[in-house]
Amino acid sequence: MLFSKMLIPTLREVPADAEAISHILMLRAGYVRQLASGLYMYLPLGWKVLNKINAIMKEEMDAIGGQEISLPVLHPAEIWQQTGRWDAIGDEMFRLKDRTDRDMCLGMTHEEIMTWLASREIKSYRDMPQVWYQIQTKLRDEARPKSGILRTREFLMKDSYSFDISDEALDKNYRLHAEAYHRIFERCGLKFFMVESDPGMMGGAVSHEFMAPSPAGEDEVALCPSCGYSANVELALSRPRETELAGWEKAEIHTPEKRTIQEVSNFLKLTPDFFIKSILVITDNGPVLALVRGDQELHEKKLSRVIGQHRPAQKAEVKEILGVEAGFIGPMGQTVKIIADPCLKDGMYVSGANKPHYHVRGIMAERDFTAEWHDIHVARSGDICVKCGDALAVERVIEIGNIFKLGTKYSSALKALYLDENGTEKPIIMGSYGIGPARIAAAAIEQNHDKDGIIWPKSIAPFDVEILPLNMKDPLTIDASEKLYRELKERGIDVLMDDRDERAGVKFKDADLIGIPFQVILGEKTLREGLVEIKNRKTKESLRVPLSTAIGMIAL
RNA sequence: CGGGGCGUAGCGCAGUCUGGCUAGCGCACCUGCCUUGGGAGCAGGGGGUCGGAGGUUCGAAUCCUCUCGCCCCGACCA
Repeated sequence: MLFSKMLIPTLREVPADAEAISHILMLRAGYVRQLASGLYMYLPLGWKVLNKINAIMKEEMDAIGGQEISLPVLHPAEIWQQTGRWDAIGDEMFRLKDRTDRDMCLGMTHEEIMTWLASREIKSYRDMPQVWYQIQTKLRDEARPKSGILRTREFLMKDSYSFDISDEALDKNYRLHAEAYHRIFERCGLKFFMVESDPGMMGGAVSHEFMAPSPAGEDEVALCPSCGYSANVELALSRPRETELAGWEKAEIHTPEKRTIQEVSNFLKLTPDFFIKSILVITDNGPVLALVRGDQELHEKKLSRVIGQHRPAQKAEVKEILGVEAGFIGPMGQTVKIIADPCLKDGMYVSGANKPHYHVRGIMAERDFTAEWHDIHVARSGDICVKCGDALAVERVIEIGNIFKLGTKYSSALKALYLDENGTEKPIIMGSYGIGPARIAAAAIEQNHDKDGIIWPKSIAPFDVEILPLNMKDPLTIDASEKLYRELKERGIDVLMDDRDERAGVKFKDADLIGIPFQVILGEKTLREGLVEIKNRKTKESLRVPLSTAIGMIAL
């Protein structure tokens, strides 16, 4: 491809709206343009990258027996109503009506439609296992699109679905997908981990996420370097580092006007880890008192998994329910349901005395209060791994893929049933598996760039090599570059030639920005010595070799 | 949805507080000359509903009201 003929609108300056590195570089290097919030167009270079990623995904999906199909983007409401997600999913679903006033929606995922298909076409245990996948557009009315193509309202997804007769068979498809996903992300040149995750609205019991470490990510994962434990912080188990054991006699202390942990901690000259933080929340089934250690944060999602939907209590509610104003509440003597973090099981603590302007020193679990024990604190770097006792690391990550064991949630609701060998009707056991190719591209840039631009992994670069004839008015340069271009193309190399009549500096800047892994530089002087220069975008090392040798070297 | 910021040429910005002549600058773009190993130089040129609507005023990019859009933080997130 000739640069002069291709739409590659590079930008010299950083667009004001972009903040994430991948976003800035994709705009500057002419890969994407934004249409509206969360809506992006892929220009020729961007689309080539996406297609390379898609090709890798297809190969690996086909390799585990996946069959590519294509489903509609526009869905009738009834199917979503049957699984309950028409109501369970709120504003995130784009909804519309057709001309006959029938409710429709735009697909944000395809469990319903895939299961509908399975309900018609899979009838016997002999028909399984099946794995169907597609690479197709999803639409979600995101509350807050952000970071360029990392979180958009319309995006491509590779989604696959497995249909099995038993949990063991599902396990196998789940494992095959996990392995395929490992290969896909490896081939795309990403650093990533697979972590335990919260199935959330997808239903099902088990799920894992594939996470690419990057400061631009929206999630955090806890990782144990020793035993390999890894989980999204939304459910990562950890033990905060232990504190000293205090040997107090239990006693009330006057703490006038000292309400927050910080205030009381300063007042008593005790570090926050000697305190119990008591947080009152309101659920549909009444109030719950959540306890974490004073130096810890309560994790809302972890608590939600234990007690369901809840909201923080208002000041008036605290007083009404616990009989004391906020700031002096504590677990002692309370009759409300208490959920406490396990790190409070041992040791002695200070907490509110349930009496205005008093705290109690020397509180012990079981002796002074009883609770249900659940890990509800936010895991942090340096916390102790519950599996092996080593220190955990917490890293910021981009979610690039996920896999779910769905079980029979969708097949039961949509009557996707089959007959087993005994002639008994049973719901199909399902799994669903997703990858966002745009996130792979963005993560690859986040992980591979320098001050000059993108450094693509070879496997997903838009071209294999870029030829830079530095002086387009020099006949020798033109001849040599055209020869090189032709011969590389003949050998099946995907090559971009910067044939623009631009100065050398412009071509160098653009080439580095665009990030094709190898540059072949044809300068007048070196060419007269019969040499061209092969430069590695990543290492910036270059090699001077005869033209004929260059062709052979690049062809490798 | 809550908080903050911003909309002036393709991109980056100044001008707005304190209203005033023909709305400016850099880059990009077009023409010519020149130049060709890291975003050159000179000369000439094109491009603007100042996000939109309404209002105040002799006069509005600038003041007032409403509205639309975009970004960031948070909530939310199959």
